[in-house]
Amino acid sequence: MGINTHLNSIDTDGSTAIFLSLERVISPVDQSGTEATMRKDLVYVRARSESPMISDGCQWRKYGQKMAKGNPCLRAYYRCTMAVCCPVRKQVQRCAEDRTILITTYEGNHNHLLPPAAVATASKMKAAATMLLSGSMPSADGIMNPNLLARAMLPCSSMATVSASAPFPTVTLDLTHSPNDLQGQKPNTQSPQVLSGQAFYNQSKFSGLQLSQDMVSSTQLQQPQLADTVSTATVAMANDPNLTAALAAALTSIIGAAHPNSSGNTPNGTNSRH
DNA sequence: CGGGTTTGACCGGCGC
DNA sequence: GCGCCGGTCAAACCCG
Repeated sequence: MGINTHLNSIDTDGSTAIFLSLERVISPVDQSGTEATMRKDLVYVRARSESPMISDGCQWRKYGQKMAKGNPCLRAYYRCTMAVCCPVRKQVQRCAEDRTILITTYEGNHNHLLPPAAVATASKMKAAATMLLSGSMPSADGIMNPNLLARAMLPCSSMATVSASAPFPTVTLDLTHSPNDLQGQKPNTQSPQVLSGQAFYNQSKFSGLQLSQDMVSSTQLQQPQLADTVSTATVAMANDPNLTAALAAALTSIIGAAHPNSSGNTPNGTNSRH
């Protein structure tokens, strides 16, 4: 059992498209209270990038690579090295059909503070997911202007568009022109992502739970607009607060246990061991 | 010299 | 039970 949703964004320099597909995998025995060891948070990020690995602000150490069956491209395995006992791992593999697409799979929750850049990346994903879950995907006619909502919900991005194109609804974040651009041209060493991340950094002061509730409430507020959303699956997901909360919690896992103590009651509790 | 990468071996899960 | 496959380990190697 599990949930998943998909997002799409144009990354910082406008040359990298990021598609976020988030899935929470919950084994049947989770309900018995052993979820700390049984539940897996998986976050799939598809990024169109020529670099070997998308930069998410975290530090990773490669510990292996494999040739996966059915894909001529090597799959690389990375561990988070920002904390000694950080359980987060990620797999990086290029898409077999389009090798410019980088498929990154994150697993687990960070049990340490994340740098602003990492928080920024996660925040943008979260914001996009909020938009997606809010049911703002347009119908063919468009009950409301989804882009308007998108901009309202993503004040840090100058442009956000919502698409219901097949195979799944997507949220497109054009982060090319961050409001922080007012600060002038950015040096090569600092991407717009980092700058917007600083704007988001205060958000990391929220616990994961608070973030989750944030998403749930915003989702519920928007639900009357869902009547003829093109994706019935998405509607079902958005209509289910539990699923939404699960998704929100999974998303916040990207943000990480930026505050492990305050998020000690995070749904998965994977950081309870350390 | 320390930290990261490479690469072959090993292990466990799963399907037949 | 056996083989396949994905994931991980660890020694060797590389690099700053």
